[in-house]
Amino acid sequence: MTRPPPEPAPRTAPRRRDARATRARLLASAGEVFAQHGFRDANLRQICAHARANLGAVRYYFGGKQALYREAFFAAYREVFAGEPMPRLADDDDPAAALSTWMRWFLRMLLIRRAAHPYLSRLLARELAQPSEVLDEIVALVVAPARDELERVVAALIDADARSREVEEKTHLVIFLCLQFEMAQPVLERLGVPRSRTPEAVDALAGRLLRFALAGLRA
Amino acid sequence: MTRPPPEPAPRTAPRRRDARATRARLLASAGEVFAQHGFRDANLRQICAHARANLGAVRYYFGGKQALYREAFFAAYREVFAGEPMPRLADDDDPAAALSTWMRWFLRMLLIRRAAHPYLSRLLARELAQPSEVLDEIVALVVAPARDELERVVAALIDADARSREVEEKTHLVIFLCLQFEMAQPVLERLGVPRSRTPEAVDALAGRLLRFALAGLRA
DNA sequence: CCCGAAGTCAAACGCCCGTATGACTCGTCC
DNA sequence: GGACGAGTCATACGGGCGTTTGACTTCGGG
Repeated sequence: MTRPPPEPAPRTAPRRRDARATRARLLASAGEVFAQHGFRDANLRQICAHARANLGAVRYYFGGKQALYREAFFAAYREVFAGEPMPRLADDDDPAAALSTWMRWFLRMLLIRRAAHPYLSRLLARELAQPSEVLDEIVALVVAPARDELERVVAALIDADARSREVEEKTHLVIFLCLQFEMAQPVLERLGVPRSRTPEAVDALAGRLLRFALAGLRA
Repeated sequence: MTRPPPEPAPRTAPRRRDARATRARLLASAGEVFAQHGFRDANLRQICAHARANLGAVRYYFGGKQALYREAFFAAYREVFAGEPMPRLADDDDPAAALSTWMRWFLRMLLIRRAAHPYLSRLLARELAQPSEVLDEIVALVVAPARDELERVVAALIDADARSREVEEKTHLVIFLCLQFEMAQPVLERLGVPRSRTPEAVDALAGRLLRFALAGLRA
């Protein structure tokens, strides 16, 4: 029914009718529009127009609006995280240094790399407000592994069993300590809090958060 | 055009055609349905049916869907916070005790009183994902005053100017440390984190968060 | 050169839903 | 008890949008 993603490598020179390119444009446009307006308010005509594709292309390539949304979400996610995968922490000797590494990486993802994909975060915020099946996959694919990784660091830091309630809770505190800058941005904006955008500012912010988190964890 | 809220006190015995009651039912139903489906996906026919009111009643009482949404949001907000207003903190001598009071109150609002209005939090989450004019009002009306109040406590706690960058940032950290249990609930749920529901559990949680926050603030 | 498949396109179908309308039915007051 | 206004109701209008269809165009291979 729906066309599968075309062959990975184009054998010939770019064709005038390039299915791969059309599909990609559609995906990019969809990510943008869905992020801006939400699933329901986004309309396919706009997405297609912006992608210089015909309305029918959605059905042809993806099968429908819902499927397009899902693909767009994962495509955006992949592009953002593929460039800089989560650092492995267990190898690191010093738990405090490991925590620092993780937090800096996470904040960099949230605050800087989003410039490359300004809509991934908004897609996520929308999923939080109205979870669809996509959120299940995202949590299982991204959040849970990150949590598990960080959990080991926290356990080492406070010298407790990685499976204990305390470690679990404190791990989540650290994650959301960072994540708030993403999730609560509309509120922070209205409170007049400027967003750190430059690598230097983000690094400084990470440093302050790290101090806060370290003290809290050890308390 | 739209009927104003009826007289505060009903002079006579409840009438068979009771405008006040109809309006209230509509408001309650709207809050529920908007929270469950979001502004766009909620439909007036469903809201009206659930409120045992006619479709035309929406226009009659509120003027339209958007206006109904706004009214429903504020009605829910008022009901949740009216019962237990934010504690005044400046009066308290010990900053640590003041922080404790504030955090306990805040968490109680988020985790317990929401049982009375299970949909206020979801309405808020939706506003975060897709801010409308309503979010401006909510921030100005609720979040900003709470922030200002807490800011004084934090300033006293770390012995700094209440208007300094440091105080501002740390205040936000504390707020969102609590707020995450509200905002990130869909994620926490999928991670298998149970929600504290009983007053005792919430109090215990508040205690742990307080330890974390105090240590972090003083770091 | 032709044929079939892959891709594109315009047009239309059909549904959902917010809004609008006008008639009907109560309660109340003169 | 008649009339007026508040409240209720069924019905219809109109637009937006996802989906579907079928014909047209381009390309590669026999």
